[in-house]
Amino acid sequence: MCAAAVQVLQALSASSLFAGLDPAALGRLAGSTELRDFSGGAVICREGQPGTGLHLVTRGQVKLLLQAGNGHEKVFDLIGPGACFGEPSLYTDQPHQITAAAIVDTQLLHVPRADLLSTLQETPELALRVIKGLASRIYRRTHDLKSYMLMSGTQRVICYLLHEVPLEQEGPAEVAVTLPVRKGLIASRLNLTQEHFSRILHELAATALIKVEGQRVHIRDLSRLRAAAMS
Amino acid sequence: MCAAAVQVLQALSASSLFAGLDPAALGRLAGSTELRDFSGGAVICREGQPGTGLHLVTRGQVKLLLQAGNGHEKVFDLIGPGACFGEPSLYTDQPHQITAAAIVDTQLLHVPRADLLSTLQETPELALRVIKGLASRIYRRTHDLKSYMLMSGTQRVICYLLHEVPLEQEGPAEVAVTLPVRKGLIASRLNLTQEHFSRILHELAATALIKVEGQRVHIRDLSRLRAAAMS
DNA sequence: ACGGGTGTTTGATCTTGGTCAAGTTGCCGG
DNA sequence: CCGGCAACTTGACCAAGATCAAACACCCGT
Repeated sequence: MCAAAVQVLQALSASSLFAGLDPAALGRLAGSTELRDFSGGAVICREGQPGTGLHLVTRGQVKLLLQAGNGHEKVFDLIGPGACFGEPSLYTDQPHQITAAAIVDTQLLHVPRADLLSTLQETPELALRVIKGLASRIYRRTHDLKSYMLMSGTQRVICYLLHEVPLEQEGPAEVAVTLPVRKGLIASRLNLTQEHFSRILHELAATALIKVEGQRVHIRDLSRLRAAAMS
Repeated sequence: MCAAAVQVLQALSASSLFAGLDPAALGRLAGSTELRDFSGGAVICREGQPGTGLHLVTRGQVKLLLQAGNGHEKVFDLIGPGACFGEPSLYTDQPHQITAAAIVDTQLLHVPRADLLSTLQETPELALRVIKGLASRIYRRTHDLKSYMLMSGTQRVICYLLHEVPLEQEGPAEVAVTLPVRKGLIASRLNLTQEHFSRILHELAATALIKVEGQRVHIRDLSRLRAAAMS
């Protein structure tokens, strides 16, 4: 077995979707799965194209974009290692709704559609995991919808910062979070302009809730910030 | 077999999710499924509660609501006979994200969670259908997200009207659509206030694209309306 | 026909957030 | 050390849509 195949098998086993699956099924999938590399800025798939398979990020950062008739586009989601994207088009016969592009140099796994679907039918365990995965995707989208429908820009920013806090030390004291990508992309993800995002950050800093140092945001008081999300 | 049981079996078979499924599995599900009636305005399930089972609308109209900290709430989706809701909470361990309420007198089927999950594992065909159903739910949500993120109010209204046009006669001539629920609910569904929705309708009528007669909206020229959605 | 409640329209005004334009900052390659 | 470019910030202005208030229309039961 060549190095690449070993790498693929390892990568699959490391993902929450495939980890611990029946080795035979996993082996079959690994056989047709390929590693793909994209350099920063490269388009991975485009809105309107049919879905060729499952994409799973192993390294790097990917942005999912929605595009309007006029050139406008918005970052609809930002995803990092361990997450996958573009599955909906695998399970319905509709084309991709979104365009995906690498933000930085990125490596991903591509599991071809046909192999995935056939393994799915033979492996109830995998089917269940796919169902769970899709259901939590709906949770995520619904949460986004909720924040666009009834939260203000400031609330969305606070909510975003709170989600970025690492699970560990949520203690009383100061916490620091590092923004995973440049601010313009986060702004777009939150359905804000870069300018407005910048103003909100400064407004929060003005009330001493946070302190901004480039890509690093220090949260002065977690519980006070949580409270601020409510108003 | 009593009348109610026959009714349940018929209703399940009529739904796209369960139609034509293995009769043994279907019979087992039918055994634990119950019909539930709600009068207009009654709450069916509430945000934060655990999901007890699958809800499938057989008659009536249901609104799904998202609620903000302050009393504000928005109609997040409107669903009619044949559609189901609240599944995501069945497949993850998270509670409902949404509150559901009957708009008019409504009848629905309730398939208990445990029975559904066990049938799912024994019936690959059902698992596949659930996957397809969830995937198209994601399509729907993504479409909503897209319209909130990069379409104007007017565009959303036009888009909504076009979706309501019955599939038949999309011919060149005039088409009429009947709004399924009162305007305030549709406005909220489109993330607009009732007032703004009303104004948009009049603005469209002013340019002779549509004519409004109470719950009935006449589209003067389908292709011209489609074109108007682009600007 | 009448009264009342709900749903819809209209008008005046205000707020949030977007747009445009001009700086800053900061980083990288020569 | 110095361009030069990209990201970010700041300010002045604008516009879409929200809010508040009042009038209007419609349906339904007595």
